[in-house]
Amino acid sequence: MPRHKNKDREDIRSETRSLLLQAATEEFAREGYLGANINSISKNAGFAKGTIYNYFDSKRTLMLELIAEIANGHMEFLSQRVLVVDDPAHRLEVFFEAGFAWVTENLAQGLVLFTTLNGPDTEFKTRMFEAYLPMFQLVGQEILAVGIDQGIFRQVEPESTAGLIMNIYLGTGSQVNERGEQWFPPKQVSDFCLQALQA
Amino acid sequence: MPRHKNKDREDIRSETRSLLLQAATEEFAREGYLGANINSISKNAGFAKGTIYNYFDSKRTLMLELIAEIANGHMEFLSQRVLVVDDPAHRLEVFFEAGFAWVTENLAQGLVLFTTLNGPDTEFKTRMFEAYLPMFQLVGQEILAVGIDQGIFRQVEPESTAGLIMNIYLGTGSQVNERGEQWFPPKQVSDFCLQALQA
Amino acid sequence: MPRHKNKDREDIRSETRSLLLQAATEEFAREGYLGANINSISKNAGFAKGTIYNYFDSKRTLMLELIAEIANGHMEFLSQRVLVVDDPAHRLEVFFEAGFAWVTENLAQGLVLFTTLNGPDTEFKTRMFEAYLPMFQLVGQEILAVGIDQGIFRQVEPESTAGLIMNIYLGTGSQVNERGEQWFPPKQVSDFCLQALQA
Amino acid sequence: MPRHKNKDREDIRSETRSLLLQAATEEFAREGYLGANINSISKNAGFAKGTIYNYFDSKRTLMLELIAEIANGHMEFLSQRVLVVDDPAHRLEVFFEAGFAWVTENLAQGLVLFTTLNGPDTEFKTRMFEAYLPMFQLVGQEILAVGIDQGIFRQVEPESTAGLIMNIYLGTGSQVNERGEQWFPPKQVSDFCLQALQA
DNA sequence: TATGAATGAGAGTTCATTCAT
DNA sequence: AATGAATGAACTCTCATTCAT
Repeated sequence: MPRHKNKDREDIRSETRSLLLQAATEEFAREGYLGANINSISKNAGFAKGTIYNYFDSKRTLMLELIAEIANGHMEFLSQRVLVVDDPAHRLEVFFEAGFAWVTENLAQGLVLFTTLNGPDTEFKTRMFEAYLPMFQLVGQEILAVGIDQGIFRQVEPESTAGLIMNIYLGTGSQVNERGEQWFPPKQVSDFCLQALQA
Repeated sequence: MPRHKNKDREDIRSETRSLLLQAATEEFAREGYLGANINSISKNAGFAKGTIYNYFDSKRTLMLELIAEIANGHMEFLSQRVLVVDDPAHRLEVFFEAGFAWVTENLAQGLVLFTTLNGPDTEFKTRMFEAYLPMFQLVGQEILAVGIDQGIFRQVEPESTAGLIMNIYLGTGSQVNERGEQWFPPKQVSDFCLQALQA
Repeated sequence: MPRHKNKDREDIRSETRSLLLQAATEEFAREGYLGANINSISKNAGFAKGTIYNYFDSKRTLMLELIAEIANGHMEFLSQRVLVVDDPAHRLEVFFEAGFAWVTENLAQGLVLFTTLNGPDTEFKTRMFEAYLPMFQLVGQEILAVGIDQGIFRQVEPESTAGLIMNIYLGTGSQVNERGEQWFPPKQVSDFCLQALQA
Repeated sequence: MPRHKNKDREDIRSETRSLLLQAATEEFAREGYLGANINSISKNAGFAKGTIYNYFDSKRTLMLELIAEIANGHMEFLSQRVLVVDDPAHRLEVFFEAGFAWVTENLAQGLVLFTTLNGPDTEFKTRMFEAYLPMFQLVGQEILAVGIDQGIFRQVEPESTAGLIMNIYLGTGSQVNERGEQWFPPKQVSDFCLQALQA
């Protein structure tokens, strides 16, 4: 029978978990899932090697929780920026602009995202894909469907075209060097897409 | 030492090497580089585990040689099909069509390609990228530059646009299930690009 | 500092210690000493994992204290029932009857007893053996010696025969399933022994 | 395609396996299953720690194979000595005599047997019990049933009495010090049983 | 007194690589 | 050239124990 739930205790747990997830992100980004060393993660987060197992059941579940974390943050980042503008063409521009910015600002998370989506582990791939469904819908419904409705875009099939655009985003966005500099300017990519979509 | 005896030796070596590379392709495709088991590769190729070390110095060099093998075959496959047609727009269509066909016909090689290009190992990534430079040039010079010259395509910057199109190819082409069925029809992708490029 | 306050403290300590010992018995019975998890014991007793270290110095001393606890309870149970009858043959019957009953009623304690006596840890084995010396003496002096004196039993050597009978008790008594059902009826075992001992 | 099965290779495997099993027996006897260190086993057998995994899939399967090994050797040892005499009473004497001798000569195997039969691991216990069924049958059919038939033994129920005698054997036989010296002389135990069984 | 976050030694297991045959 | 027994570094994970609160 615990005396009473200590608020501080919860704060500590949440802080530690956060530090561990951050270190995990960097380790997974640098080494990949299989190459990542669980002990290093804990050490790099400033803890002893065993500590990480007080927070995650296994390396695998750590990765799965990280996937959710990344997808949620990414989606929140993008939708907040995309939905505040009205014009669908502009939305697409913002989508790429903000999307590329997210990669630059969250380099390690981006690398985990890209390697996982293309990696051999099907469970991770599936989870990542599922976690990104909201973003597919954002593109398909809040950008393409609206634009088609307004006659700004051609009459393309919104769903598969959303897939195509997501694909282009994930493919081009992943072309970053270790300092976060993109190989493609977002404007070039969004222009390319807008050109392809214009009515 | 009769000459033909040596010839047989070479044939056998070459045949064995080929079998090992094929088994390696499947193992790397299924498990990724780090997850791949060298002993399994040798066993699956029909040899004892030690045998692979008579042909490759290490797991790493095996992978590096495989990268070259894949890129060469891929490039040969595409250029043979692309260059026999004349019209640049048609060439782009054939590029995607043949490109997707190659993935379906060489599924394991394709998976190795995609995971390596997005994987965490920078040496592999660099090697793969270098090995694919000819293909970038094929798109930039034999398709885009020609089309711009003929006034069929807009005045885009051929090099970076080639990068964009390669990116789209590698991104969409990698969306295959385990039976080799693509998620995007090549026509949809090439149409999208042509639309974006049209003068 | 009022006295009754201290009294409460002691009661609470004693109660907690008892709960911990009980949980320990079940854990050790199920998993064996090495397989037992100290944290689980504390948790199953209704406390946090650190609590157990306020009562026992280590896993090892916990086990040692448990051994004494079991032996004392067991001995008390048996001697109370054996010594109230007079006839030595009857005493032997009661010894087995009560002995088997104790196992059924104290299943977890019984399992700890049996696994410890046969386990690899010599310190535990020695302690357990020493703690059971009174029971050897009960059999040797209060049953066998008396019976030989009265001419009811053959002229066997009381000490080693007591060892033999204790051995038979511990061997047959340990044959219980998880619901506490014995494989041998106590009567069969005591009859066997009486037959062997009859003058 | 292996050239041809090398006789030497098989010999080496068999020899190594044997050395590993012997070292395992000693380790399990000294430390118990959970306390046993797989690396130590391999080292004590004269190999590197990884070697044992070329012969056994896991610590658990190593133990399971050892159980079978022990039971078979034990049964062979006993039946060879018991069945060459005719008189059932004599057979029982020989059973205990040879049984105790086996323990002395195979001390480590004996300890594994006794700790396993009384240990907390139900899979091991079950396997061991099953592996010893032939010995139960030896006692029940080749000793008790024959003796009852010939009117030498009382009309006891052969099966459960065989269980009782096996129990007495396993209980008393396990009382050995580290030099293999028994606490009970086999004659005392067999006499006790014969007395109990006499018609 | 009770708590539970943190520790780190140590376990079982994997597998790339070596090398005698 | 091919084999497969042997190696040992390195990994994931467990858990008895400590200690600040």
